[in-house]
Order: sequence, then structure tokens, then C-alpha cells
Amino acid sequence: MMDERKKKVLQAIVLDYIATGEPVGSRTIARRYHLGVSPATIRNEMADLEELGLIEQPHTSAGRIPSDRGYRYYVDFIMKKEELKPYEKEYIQRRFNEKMREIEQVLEYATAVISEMTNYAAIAVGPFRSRVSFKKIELLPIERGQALLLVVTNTGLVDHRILSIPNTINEVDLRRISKVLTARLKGLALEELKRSVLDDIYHQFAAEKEVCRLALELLEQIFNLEGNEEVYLDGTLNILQQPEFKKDVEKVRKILAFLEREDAIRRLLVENPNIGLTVKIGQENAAYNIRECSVISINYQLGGETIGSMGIIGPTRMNYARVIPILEFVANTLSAALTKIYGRE
Amino acid sequence: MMDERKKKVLQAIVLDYIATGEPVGSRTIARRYHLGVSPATIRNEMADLEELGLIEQPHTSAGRIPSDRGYRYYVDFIMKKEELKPYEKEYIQRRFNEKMREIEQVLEYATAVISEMTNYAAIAVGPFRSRVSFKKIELLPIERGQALLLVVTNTGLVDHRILSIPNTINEVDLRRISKVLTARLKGLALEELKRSVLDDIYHQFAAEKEVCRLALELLEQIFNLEGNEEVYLDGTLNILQQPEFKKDVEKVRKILAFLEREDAIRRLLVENPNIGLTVKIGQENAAYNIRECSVISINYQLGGETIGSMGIIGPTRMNYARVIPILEFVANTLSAALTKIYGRE
DNA sequence: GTTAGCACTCTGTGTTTAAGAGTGCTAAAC
DNA sequence: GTTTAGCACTCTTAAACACAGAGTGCTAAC
Repeated sequence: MMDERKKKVLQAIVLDYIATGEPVGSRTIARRYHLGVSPATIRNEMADLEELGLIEQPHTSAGRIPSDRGYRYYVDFIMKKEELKPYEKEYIQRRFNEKMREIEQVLEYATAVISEMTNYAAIAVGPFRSRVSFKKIELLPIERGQALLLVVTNTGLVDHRILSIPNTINEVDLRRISKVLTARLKGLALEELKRSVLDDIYHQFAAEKEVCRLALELLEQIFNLEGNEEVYLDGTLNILQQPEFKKDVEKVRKILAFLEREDAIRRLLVENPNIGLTVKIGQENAAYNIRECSVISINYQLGGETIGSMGIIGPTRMNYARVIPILEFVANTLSAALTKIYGRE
Repeated sequence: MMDERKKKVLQAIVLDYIATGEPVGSRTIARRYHLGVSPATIRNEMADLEELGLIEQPHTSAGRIPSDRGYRYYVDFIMKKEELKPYEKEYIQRRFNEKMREIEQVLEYATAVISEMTNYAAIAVGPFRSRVSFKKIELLPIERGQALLLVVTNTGLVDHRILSIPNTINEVDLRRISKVLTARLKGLALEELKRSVLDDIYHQFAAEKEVCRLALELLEQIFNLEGNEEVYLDGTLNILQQPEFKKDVEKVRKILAFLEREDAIRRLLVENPNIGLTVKIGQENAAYNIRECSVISINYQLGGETIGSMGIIGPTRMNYARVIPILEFVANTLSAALTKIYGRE
């Protein structure tokens, strides 16, 4: 059904359309890609490919463009990944060698590198709650009636909230509470912070019940939320450069509005199964607003365990063969960098 | 030179153009705004207004549109501010009544309210370094060789960095250093954190010089930067709704790219003189990329002292009479809310 | 000073035309 | 049976053109 020549023709159409953004005709293929057959033959093949739903015609007298299914077939069965140039690999690695202490920064760098090298929008979602554990919890007095709740995780993430406390509580009390909280929660994964655990800790306190309750409540607020993973974003304006969107501001608006919604991006990336790389093409995306986009995502690891996900969003007419190796390489480099900084625990 | 009738005509042109986005002709004015004179008379007035540089013609047979100077004249001498509706005032106030502890959140709310009510992009810049002082500095042990530097300011802002420390330093040492740092820096404005002060503190330490040096270095890094003020942004995509930009994606890109640059926004708002409200129309803006936009900004206060600035960016064809009262009211409400939370110090 | 009238200008729109690109089909060649 | 040349046909795009509509500026009359 899909013989070698059909694949060649489909490949030619995909490559040419990715390069030019213009529908591709049989003559163009015959001229530019040396398949050794005449335009007429290519036309016959194209008719077949259209029948198979792999390419389509914007209108009768135009060339063909790949359909979502066409891109899918290309990605799955035809595409040859473009090996990165040595200097490109070096460049990426250098960007991760700069001294970084906090995971936030690492992920910011990652999205920046990706969007820079691909010219698409880069997204990433921070360490999954299942893979991040508490390292230290501290209550610090700020002034009368106010304390700062501080949480440090094993990934270097620091979060804090201010809370009101009774005037009767002093610094020593707070320190004691901190000690207990840290002792009880250290090593616990964020997602394990369930009501039951909190209640358990709460009951353990004899005095200072009130402060403890407030602190636990805040902790729950911060970490027990579905999707509290941090979202990172870079190069969103690259969308505006894409010729398919130059003409239609409304489409651009939809996509940019989508990218502004952190929960949407989180869902996009968290859905990612545990296998390495995922390519979602056009309609394959659940989200309606990006059904003219492709999303490629990949997980990254800390000490061998998947702790997050990153990817890019661009038009379906995307340079898959180039983007995928970049993503893979960045994910590897990122994983290595993370493991180097935070080690295996 | 600018008699009453000329003002009326200019006003009609500005109002109509703001409302419709279409060039305004003499007939339209005569029909819609009852000035009691014929189109011909209005034409004569328009010729004068054009001579004065207050309006211009996109092309010979089109109506007139206000020039930047025309808007300027309108804003300065003609415009009547639209009083806010009671329910609008209530709405704004309610949004600031929700419980807020940190200044970041207050400013996020402010930009959200403004962009929501005006449909332009809202910007704000966080408390000026001259008005924010240190409240507490704390060094916390995280694990062997790592400590967390934590800074709390009088505006509730909390910042933190992780730093490497010699293994020999223990928790007690850190606490002692924290005490000294807090004692020495408390009440000091961020912008007063000069080399000399840091050196002075440094010399005071007998032992633990290394840790202290690192901590001071970090402090300097965080706070001594020109423009470390936080920048807030909301409703940037409203730009895409403006008809004058619907056609030209390139213009939109320039503006959105401008808005992505925090330093640019900071400069825009920090330039703001100490008087209340500033209106910069089109070319009056120093930044080239927003020379087709107007920027309106206003300061907000904490306990009577200006501590920051906020505003909106939109097309020069902006509803000044509505936007300005909204900004004024939000700034007042915000100032009140801040003063209520952080009080006068 | 104001206004009616009018010639003039320019844009925007719709229509027509022509060129160009591309197709599908048929019939001949391989 | 597959490939290809040839050709008629379709559709888009761009250019050319006409024309209605909006608006102006000027002049002369009120």
C-alpha cells in the first residue's frame, strides 16, 4: 500500500511544505527531489496519497499539503532525525554548565535554550509532586503576630508564606514547631501530604496548637493542590513569526491565550506518559485552541526518575526532524545537570 | 486661537475616532454632534485645526483623525473625566478587600483589575528600593555545605538564595551571623545597601568571614542592582483586540516584545515624576517600539510616601476620559490597602 | 461670519481579464 | 502493467478598470 516511492513522495511533500509553507505541486517535486519519475507519475501517487488521507488540497488547482495524518506517518515511518552539529551540542551543554543552584533556574535556562534553537515556543513543567520531597520546614518570627513559613524541598525549591500567629508565641516556640514539622515531613513526597498526615502531626502538639494548625493549613494550601507544579514558558512570540499565522490575528490570539493559562500547559505536559518522547500533531491535541499546532514533549529525570516534562508548541508545519533531536539532547543534558546538582537521594 | 467651537470640533473628532476607529468627516460631526453649524463651517474649523497640527488626514479624501498633539490638547484642556459608577468603585474595592499578605499579590490584583476594566494592558512596578527597607535577614542550614539566605522586607517581600558554605559552619554560627546581619541592616533602605556598608559589616566579623562574605555578596546581587523592582503585567493580549493592530501583526509583535522586556517597563514607570498622573501620548514616549501607543501611569503610596508606579499601555486612540479615573481610583484604593496592611512605619 | 453648491480627489469595492499553477484523464510508449 | 506526454479544465492571484461614496476646498451668495 505504501511502497517506497509513495513514501518518497510524501516525504518530499512534507519537507517542501515545511521549508516553504506553500502547497507543493507535482512539478515542484519532480524538479527539486530527484525521484527519477515524471510529474505525471507523481500526480498518480499523489492521488493515492490523498485517497489514503495523508495529504490534502486547499483547493482544486493548488498543490498538496500534508494532513495531520500525513505528518503522523512521516514522523512515525519516514523521518530521519537530524543529528545535531557538534557546536550545537556544545552550545547547549555550555548553557547548563553555568552555575545553578535552584531548579527554577535550570528549567528557565532549558526553555530559553529550546525556544532559541527551534524558534518555536518552549514549555516546561516543574518537578512533579510525586518526586519532590520536603527537606526542611521552618517558622521564623518576623514581627509581633507574624511569622514566615518557609519550605525547602530536595530539589532546591523554596516557597514561603506569611502567616499571622498569636502574640503569645515566641521565637523559641516557633523553632520547636519547626523542628517537629521538619522531623515529621522530611523525606515525604509532596503528594503524600494528605489530610491524615497533617491531622496526625496536629494531634502530636500539646501546646501551640493554633500556630501549628495555621502552618499545616498553609502547607496544604501550597502543596496539596492538584497541579502546583511550576510552569515555564519561553519564546511565545515566535508564534507571531510563523507565516501561517501572520494573516490571522485571531488564531494567534487563541494560541497566545492558551499559553497564558498555566493549567492548560500543565495538563498538556503532565498527560505525558512515562515513555520518553511524545508527538501530538494538530487534531491529536485534546485542547481545541491548539488544534492547528503540534506539541512535542519529553520527560526529564533526576537520578533516573522522571520528575518533569518539557516540550515545544509550534505549527503542525514544524521541522520535526530538527526539533526532536534538540529536545532529546536538552532533556538529557538537563537530566544530567539536575542529577549532578541534586544527586541521587 | 482655540475658541470654544474649535474645541467642540476637536472634541467631536477625538470622541468619534476613539469610538469608531474610523477617520471622522465634517458631515458625520454635523450629524452626530449637535454644534448648530453646517458641515461647511466645520470644514473650515477642521482646516484650521489641521493647520494647528491637532488633527491630520490619512489621505486627501478621508476624514480627519487626531494627531498626537491633538490628543494632548484634548487631554489637557478639553477632556471631562468620566466619573466611575458606584458599582464600579465597589467592584474595585472588593477586589482589594480579599485577604492579602504580600505586596506581590496586591500588585497582581491591581494589574488584573485595571486590565479587566479598561481592556488595555496593565503594568506595575514593585516597591521602589528607596522606600523598602530590610526587616530580617536569616541564614538557615539546609544540609552539609548549603545554607539558605532569606531576606524579608518591610513590605512583606521575601527573597531567598541558596549559598554554599564551608562544612565547618554549624547552625549556631549561622544564627549568630543572622542576628548580626539583621541588627545591622534592619531599617536600612534597599538602595542604601552600598559597598561601604557591606565592607563595614564584613570587618565586624571575627570568625566566619567566608560565610559572611558570601552572604553579603548575595545580598548585593539581589538588591543592589539598578532596577530590581518587581514588574507586574496583565492583559497584554488585549493589544490583539485593537482594530488598529488587527491588520498588522508586525506592529503587535513589536509591542508584545516590548512588554516582555521587564527593564523596558521598569524604565517606563520609574521615569514617572513624583506628581500623580502622567500621560504619554504616542511619540512622546521615549521607547521607539511603542510610539504608536499611549502610556498612562500613576504612583501609589504607602503611608503617604510614593513607593511604586502603575499604569496602562494602549493605542493612542485610547479612551482617556474613562481610563484615567479608573487608574486614579485603583491607585487610591491600592494605596489605602497597602497602608492598611503595612501601616506607617 | 456662515452656508450652499460644486468640482475635484482619493479610497474601496466589485468586475473583468489574463496569467499561472496544478490537476485529472486519455492515449500512446515502454 | 506501468509510465509518460499531452491536453483540457479548474481555480487562484494579480492587474486593470470602472464607479460609487465620502470628503474636501473653494467660491459665491446670504
